[in-house]
Amino acid sequence: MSRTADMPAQQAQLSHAVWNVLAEQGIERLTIRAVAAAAGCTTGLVMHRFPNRRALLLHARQLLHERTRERAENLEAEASTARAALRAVLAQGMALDDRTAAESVVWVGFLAAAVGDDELTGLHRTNNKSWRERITRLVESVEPNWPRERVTTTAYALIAMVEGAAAFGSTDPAAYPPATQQAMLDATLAAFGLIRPATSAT
Amino acid sequence: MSRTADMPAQQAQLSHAVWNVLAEQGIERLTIRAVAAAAGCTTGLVMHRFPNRRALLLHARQLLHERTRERAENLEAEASTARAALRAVLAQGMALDDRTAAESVVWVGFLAAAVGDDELTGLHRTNNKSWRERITRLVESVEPNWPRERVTTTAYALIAMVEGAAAFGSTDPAAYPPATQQAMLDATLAAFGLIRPATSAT
DNA sequence: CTCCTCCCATAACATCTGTTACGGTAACAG
DNA sequence: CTGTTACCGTAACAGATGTTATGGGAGGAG
Repeated sequence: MSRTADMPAQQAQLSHAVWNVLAEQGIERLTIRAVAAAAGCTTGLVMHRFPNRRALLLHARQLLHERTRERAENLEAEASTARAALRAVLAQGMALDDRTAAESVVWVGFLAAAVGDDELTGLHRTNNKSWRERITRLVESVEPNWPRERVTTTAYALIAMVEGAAAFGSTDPAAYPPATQQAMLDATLAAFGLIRPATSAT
Repeated sequence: MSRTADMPAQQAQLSHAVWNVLAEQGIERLTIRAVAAAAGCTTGLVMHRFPNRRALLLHARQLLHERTRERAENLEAEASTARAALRAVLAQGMALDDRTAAESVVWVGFLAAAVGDDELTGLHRTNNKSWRERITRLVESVEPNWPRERVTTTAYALIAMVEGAAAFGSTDPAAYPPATQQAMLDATLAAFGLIRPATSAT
């Protein structure tokens, strides 16, 4: 065997290129050639690492989920209280800086690409389910005495609010600057009684 | 002049075909030929009514906004109280039936298509602004004594929650059935003090 | 009835897209 | 140093896509 060729690493790099194209040019320009150009290679390498375009997209989608999950777990582990963990994990889902804004654009792109694609749709549902379970668990740890239904409904509402804020924030950063998004999150958490009225900072 | 050819009507019909393709096949299959097939005509008519593909998309996007605005205004006019108006207008933004679910898919599709397209992005921002103003006005009419910032932050949070719920509901109806979405809306409105705790019905 | 206008289907065209096939070349074995 | 292996760049190919050009035919004007 020759020494080059770190297949997983190259797959990750190509997936990263997929994100870049998706974030900067949109799903309509998401072509094999555009990905290769973004990765600084040729279509030959792309097709050598993935059997076809869909496999490339599926891998990139999966990797996006892994990254998000990893980051959420780190934030959760570092948080000092359950409330802080809930807020931090939700906040990382919004478009508060260039990276998370790009991730939101990519996420919306994959959501749009999932229409009519059973595999991508399935991936979305699986990932969303684990996301729901995480937030539900965090809400429950903040309010252990709430009835189950109140916990889940609150968690679902928080998830929807965050996702909507991320989509708006990434598409119209002037109307939804980071401070506004954080105010939305804090106001919602406060309304549900999950933090004390006035809060700020990241 | 010959008698056939109702240009605006045909444009509307073609825009409707754009929605259908976008909802059923996704943005990646949104081609002139697919639109023509969905409209039951040939590409000749499509290119005869619109100078190019982008103009077709822009018109379909605009028309979607008009429809939504019209429906919101009707609901608002028919509502007996400000609270009812707020809830009804927000509820029609969620994926509660086949039509609104399809609209949500279409909306996400346009959002994804707006990446890297200044004109579509501008349209989104304009439409979203008028949507923000509508919800802000409704919140203010429910709670006229709230300070301005509280009104806007609450309105923004509601908007984001509804949009997120619609996206989730249309992509994973099993996990977010209509009853769940309505529970999310009612719980959020109740949390913000905009309706009395327990409510149901459309 | 005859022409004439203009609506739109048909088909052609250049370009782009996913995918496949081929071949050069770099790295290791001996 | 030479042969071998497999990585991957190059290029070809079929099909799809946006767009343009051509022509048939249906309705009004005279």
